[in-house]
Amino acid sequence: MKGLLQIGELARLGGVSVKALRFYDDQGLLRPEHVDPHTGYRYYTLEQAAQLAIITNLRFADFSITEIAAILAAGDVGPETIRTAVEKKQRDLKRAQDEIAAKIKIADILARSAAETETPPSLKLAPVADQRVYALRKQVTHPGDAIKEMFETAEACVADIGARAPAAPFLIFHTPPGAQQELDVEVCIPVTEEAQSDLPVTIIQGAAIACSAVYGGGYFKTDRIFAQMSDWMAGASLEAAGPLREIYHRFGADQEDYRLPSKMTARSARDYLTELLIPIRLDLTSRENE
Amino acid sequence: MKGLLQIGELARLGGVSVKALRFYDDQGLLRPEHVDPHTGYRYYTLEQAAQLAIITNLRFADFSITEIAAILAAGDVGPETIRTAVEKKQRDLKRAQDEIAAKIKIADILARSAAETETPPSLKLAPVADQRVYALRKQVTHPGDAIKEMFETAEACVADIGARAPAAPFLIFHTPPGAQQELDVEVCIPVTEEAQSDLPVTIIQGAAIACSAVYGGGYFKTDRIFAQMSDWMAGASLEAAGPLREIYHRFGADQEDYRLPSKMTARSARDYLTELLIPIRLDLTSRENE
DNA sequence: GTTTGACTCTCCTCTTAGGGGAGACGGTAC
DNA sequence: GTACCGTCTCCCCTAAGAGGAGAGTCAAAC
Repeated sequence: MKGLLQIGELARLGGVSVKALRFYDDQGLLRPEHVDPHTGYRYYTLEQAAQLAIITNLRFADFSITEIAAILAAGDVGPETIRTAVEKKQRDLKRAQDEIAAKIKIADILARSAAETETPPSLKLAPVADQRVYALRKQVTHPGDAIKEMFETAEACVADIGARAPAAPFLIFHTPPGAQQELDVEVCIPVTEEAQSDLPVTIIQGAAIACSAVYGGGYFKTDRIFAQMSDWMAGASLEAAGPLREIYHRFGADQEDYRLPSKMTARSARDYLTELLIPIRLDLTSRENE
Repeated sequence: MKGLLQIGELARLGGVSVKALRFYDDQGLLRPEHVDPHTGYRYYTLEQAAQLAIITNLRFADFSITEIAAILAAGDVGPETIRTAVEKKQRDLKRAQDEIAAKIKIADILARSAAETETPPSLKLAPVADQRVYALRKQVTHPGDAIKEMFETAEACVADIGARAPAAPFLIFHTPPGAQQELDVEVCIPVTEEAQSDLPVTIIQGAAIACSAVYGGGYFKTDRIFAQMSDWMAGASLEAAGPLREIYHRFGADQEDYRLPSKMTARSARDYLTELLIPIRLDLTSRENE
């Protein structure tokens, strides 16, 4: 046992903890050259200190233990292997960085919103996924009836081929509501993946971030809620990045015949459950305006 | 139970999983308004959907569950509370971003190094902490003897007041080694925190990142190892950000009398354990030169 | 020879924010 | 009656060790 290192010595040398070395032994990542069969003491060689350096380098660049084990287990660690692995990891890291940047922007919005309004708004900030729907778009003058009719038509059409996906139907206002002339609206019924051959399927683009509010009761509230949301967005100096959406989580019992999960239909307007959603533009909202 | 929401409905509405809602209940973060004593079913109100929005907003900005609980438990959630918390979180996030940037740079170095050299070098890349030492600096012409004498003097001086910290002593080369004229060297003996009143204490600045190599055997190898490290750094287009350090993890038995842990002394030069360390400048090593 | 102090061993629990699944009920629709 | 979906509780799992308990080992000091 001339030049062998005890675990604590190797730990100091390599700048890792003793616990970590025992863990690496456990995981097969760095087995000590010699283990005293009587005492269980681990003894390492200098080459293993070099091996440990490789491990800590990769750990430092955020490789997981299993990834490192996979790289090292490949026997001869060619530079190609390492380089491709490292480059992939670098891309992952950059993505993580972007995600943090998004979080910072969210925090920015929250801070500004808190500074602005007295009561914290019950608005939800969240990304919105793309959605596969059957869409029907039209200019309407008498919203209430026309839209109801469009929904009935569309639901019937989707129900006919049994392609209804279990998500809430929604309405896109291509014209901002409140304008008293005719409205450009689009009725969207979520459909399953298999539907695309039998039906014209539209993909509604999601958003990196959107704000939304859920409210109960009749649809007459829409305008008021929308006004509140607009105020709030202006206060937080946010811009819409797309048209308003109205999502019908629980709606009129008059559409009960279309095989919808019972959770989606309500007995009376009091039980309606509606969500208003506005995509938000993120790029401009950094911190240069502070 | 008119407008109450079942757990799955609230989950869809809030864009979270049922598991998460049960977990929030468990943690006291969002208790359902009503729990059926017979079935255990949870029922939520619309105000709780709003509360959930606050929670998901904070979660999205990377607040932990306990942090959110602390904020919400404060009773009236004033905008001040939220704003300061969010701003602190934002600083944390920026720090996390910087850390990832450092990792990306490390990965960059690893990739370039792998591309350059055939065998991956057993060099360790790691940050170096600041260190509190008793230092002795001098120009020397006969390195071997003079340095040994300096170490003996310094160790004796530190040992006298019992301020020796359990870390390896090291030598800083203010003149690069290999230059044959006189060397400007600084002998550093780590001291404990309490030492500062009795001894002139120097703080040796660490580095955000340094590369180092550990080798065994006599000191005559220093020049060769240093040359290898320099080559490697040139190959990875890295620059030194400070003077070379030679760290004596296990060294001559002739200094045995200074109450050092036995791990630090060796019987013969064969057992010496030395580390060569060069701080690295990071700023220039981005990816614009690819 | 003994004692002390430093070092090491194994084994256990703990960390985050839920995910996955098992087995058992509840509620509604056919 | 039965099929299906939603919900319940309970248990185990994650990554990379950290922290600690209790016991054995090693070298030096008395």
